[in-house]
Amino acid sequence: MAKVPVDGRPRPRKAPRQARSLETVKAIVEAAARILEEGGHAGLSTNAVAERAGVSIGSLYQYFPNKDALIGALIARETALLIEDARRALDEPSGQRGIALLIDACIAHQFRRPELARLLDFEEARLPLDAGTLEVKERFALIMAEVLGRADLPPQEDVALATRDVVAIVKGMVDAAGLDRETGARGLARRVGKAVSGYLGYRCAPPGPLGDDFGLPGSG
Amino acid sequence: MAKVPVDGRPRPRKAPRQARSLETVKAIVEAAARILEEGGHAGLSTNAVAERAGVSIGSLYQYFPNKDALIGALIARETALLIEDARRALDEPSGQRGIALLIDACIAHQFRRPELARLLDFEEARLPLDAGTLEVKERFALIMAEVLGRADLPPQEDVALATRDVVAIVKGMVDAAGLDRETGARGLARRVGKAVSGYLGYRCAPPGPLGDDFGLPGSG
Amino acid sequence: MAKVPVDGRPRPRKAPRQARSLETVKAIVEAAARILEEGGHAGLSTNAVAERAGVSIGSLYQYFPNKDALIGALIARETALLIEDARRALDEPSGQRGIALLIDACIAHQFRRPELARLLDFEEARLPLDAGTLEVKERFALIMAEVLGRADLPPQEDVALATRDVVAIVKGMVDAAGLDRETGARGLARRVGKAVSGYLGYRCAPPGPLGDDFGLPGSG
Amino acid sequence: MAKVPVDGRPRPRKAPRQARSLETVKAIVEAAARILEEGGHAGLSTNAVAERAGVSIGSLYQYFPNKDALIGALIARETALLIEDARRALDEPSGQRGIALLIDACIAHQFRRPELARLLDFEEARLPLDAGTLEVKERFALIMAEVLGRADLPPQEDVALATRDVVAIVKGMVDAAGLDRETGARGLARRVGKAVSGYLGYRCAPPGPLGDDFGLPGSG
DNA sequence: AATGAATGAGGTTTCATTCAT
DNA sequence: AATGAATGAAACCTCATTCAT
Repeated sequence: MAKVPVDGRPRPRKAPRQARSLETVKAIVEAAARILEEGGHAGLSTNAVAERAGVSIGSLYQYFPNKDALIGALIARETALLIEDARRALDEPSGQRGIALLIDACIAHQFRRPELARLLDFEEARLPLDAGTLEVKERFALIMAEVLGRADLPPQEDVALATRDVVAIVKGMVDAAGLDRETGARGLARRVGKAVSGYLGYRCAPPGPLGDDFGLPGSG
Repeated sequence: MAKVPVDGRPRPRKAPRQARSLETVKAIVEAAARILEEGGHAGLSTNAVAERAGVSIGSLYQYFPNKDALIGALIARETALLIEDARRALDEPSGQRGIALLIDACIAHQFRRPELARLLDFEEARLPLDAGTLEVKERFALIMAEVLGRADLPPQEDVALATRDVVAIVKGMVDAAGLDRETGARGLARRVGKAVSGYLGYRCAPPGPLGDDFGLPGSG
Repeated sequence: MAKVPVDGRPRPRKAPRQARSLETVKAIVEAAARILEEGGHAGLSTNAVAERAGVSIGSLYQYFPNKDALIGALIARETALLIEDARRALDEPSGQRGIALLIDACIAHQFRRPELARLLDFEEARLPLDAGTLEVKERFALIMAEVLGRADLPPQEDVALATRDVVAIVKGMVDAAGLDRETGARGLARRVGKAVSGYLGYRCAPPGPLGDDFGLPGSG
Repeated sequence: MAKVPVDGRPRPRKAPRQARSLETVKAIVEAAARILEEGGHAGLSTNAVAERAGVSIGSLYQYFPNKDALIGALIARETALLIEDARRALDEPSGQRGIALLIDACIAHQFRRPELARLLDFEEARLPLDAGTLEVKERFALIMAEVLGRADLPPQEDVALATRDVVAIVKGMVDAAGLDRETGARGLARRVGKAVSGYLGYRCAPPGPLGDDFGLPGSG
């Protein structure tokens, strides 16, 4: 009966041991996602989440020490998919195509569940920068920095700064597209590519990395 | 707690006719700004605003029908300055220099009161898109669209889309800079310029429109 | 609009300015007393107190930052009466009669509202020793110490220790009497006097200071 | 949360017949003691006790019908030691030395685990006077009454009353000493002796029954 | 016998808003 | 016009207890 350390971090306070627990946790996180998508921040109360998940409020607090921890778990769940996609850029020797893959990953991330992604951006900015989220951001930044160092890309003065800027460009454009309910991933990818390549100082290939809309990871 | 129905226009319920009233309104709005800067969203309660403004909570509700209207007024106040700056781009016949002026205006807007600008972005996205804010956005978009049509810029397929993209690029990068507490307006302007010119399809003049940091409007 | 410092101490968070407020505060504190008397610790919820006081829960929290502050205020109110009575011992030049007066004050304190006094003893011990209560205890100890120094009493090695012991004897016996619903103040005073005088090392006058039951302050 | 009706005898719902069960019960009770000592009343939740005892919450409820029964068992366990010590006073023909032994027993009881003893006093007063605890109190009172009847002590008008008073004196002083973290059993015993002998009407032997600190039962 | 996931009543507290003065 | 005391819905969260496994 090792006591799970509850250190205020938004991590599950109790590691679910049984299959039932795991389902409960998943149901809670998904319920939070749905409520956020349908009702925005205003509707996201812990009671509403529990009810929507079909569990008691007590169960929610058995797995999440507080509301922020729940939101943190949701952010982690969503971002994990982004990271998984982004990782492919590391297998790509070309810097330009690596950038394109990263952009595609971000777009796929945003288009998977646009409203959710948009609202979670807010929560991410509002939440105390917890270890888990920071780590994820760091991992994405590391991937980006690695790609920016490829030989076919113009060398950047300050790689960390360039990383932040490129992430900001992509996120800014993709979020705006999400807000406007834009649905064409391909066109968006091309436009983001123009801005990023302009920033980095190279001419990007006009039609995008693969030339069709199906190359976007997660767009199926 | 009967919620007053917000009819879509959360504007001051009473146009302040007298000088004293005007001062009160200004005091309230500025108090909200200060509280937001110092305590973040969490600290921004109507009672706190009234106290900080040196008026009673009753007086606050005499001028603003509800909290959102107050926040709306603050957003409007801040954005008015941005618009004012942005307008100068219209007097500039060169499209490239017009773009540079718009970028400068956004950066100046963000750097005037960085924390406030950053937090108001949140409120803007959260608030029901009220008439006032929409109008302001529209005005900025109109200016941008006008500038994008200048002869020295590559013609854009969809001007509205380009406008949204450019705004998103600028806002995304500037916000990220604000989050990282970056303070050098000149360097930021140059980097944003690279991304925007890349997006629009032209080579920007390397050192920026004026060549020194003092050309930024509002930076004095 | 000077901001009342809310420092976590169990003090009213807002000094009542109007007559109405004062009544509200008094009603809340008295409601807490009644609930404690009738239902014990278990019944003492803030909602119950507010309802019993005939005010909203919001009003309760306008004057008390939290539940403990409310309990603290009740303790302070009750103890103030004790101190007032105890002060009379200072006007009494004889140490033995001074002790008798102090004992009488304690008994009167306990008998005024026996159940309340008994339960507040618990709360006092449970509460974080706040400044207000400590001060009151200190004042009582000072009075006791002063009286213990009178010339007609045997000199005590350690006055602070003797003070604590005498207070403990009196409180212990009086509380036990309260628990057993003893009602005769006179007999109790005589028995406590025997223990205290034995502790201090003198023979007490058999019939008590005044010889009848009406001499007890607050027993009317 | 259907509350199990407490029929006045919150005793273990199941008498542990096997050695293993007995150990479990002991572990649970000791866990409660430790938690009380370390975290006070606030930390004493049934889940915490079960975890600390290394058993499941379900097992806890197999042996104790509710929380109060568990606390009752802890009180009984602690008080049993006191009674055992106190019994020695019966073997002592001298009333004065008997009283001294009883005082020593109380002090030893308090000093064994001071914080626990102090906190259990609270629980004892809060709990519905259950059969078990009442019985213990009664047994102690019987011993005290028996000793008070010895020939070398002044005859008491009302032995029951004197018993309650003496217990109250001892308990009051010893608790206060515990609160102040006093550690010298010998000095305390002497001071309590003065108060008790004063109350009962005899001069106590100055240095205490045995003249050294090691004579206190249970102080080893 | 034991487990531990689940329950849910009820606790404390906040804060946008109203309205008597 | 202004005040500020009062309101109360609703938020977050705890913990004693149950019961399917």
